[in-house]
Amino acid sequence: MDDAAVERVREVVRSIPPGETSTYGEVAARAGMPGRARMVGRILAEDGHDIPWHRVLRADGTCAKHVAQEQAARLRTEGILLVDGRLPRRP
DNA sequence: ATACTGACCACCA
DNA sequence: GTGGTGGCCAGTA
Repeated sequence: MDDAAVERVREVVRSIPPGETSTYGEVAARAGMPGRARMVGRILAEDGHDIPWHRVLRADGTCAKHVAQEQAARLRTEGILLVDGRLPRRP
């Protein structure tokens, strides 16, 4: 895969402000690869770096299964409260 | 090369 | 609300 693309994805994730969230598809689009949401997921999985990966949720507002607990905890730290395992509606 | 899998998504029934 | 289908791309066997 393209390292530059990976860097762009990391940059996009880093640019998500505290207290805000985004989605895999959104990150992919902002990184210049619309429709590559899966790639974003794989990158975050591989990363484990100093990027706020916990601010990235699924399109339906739920957390990825493997990290749901950790993610919910981190989000709670930033003032984001998940209701029944999902992010409340945001118009 | 094929086949399966996965931090995904949109669409339709 | 749920569940199936097709598309997506990269890694692994």
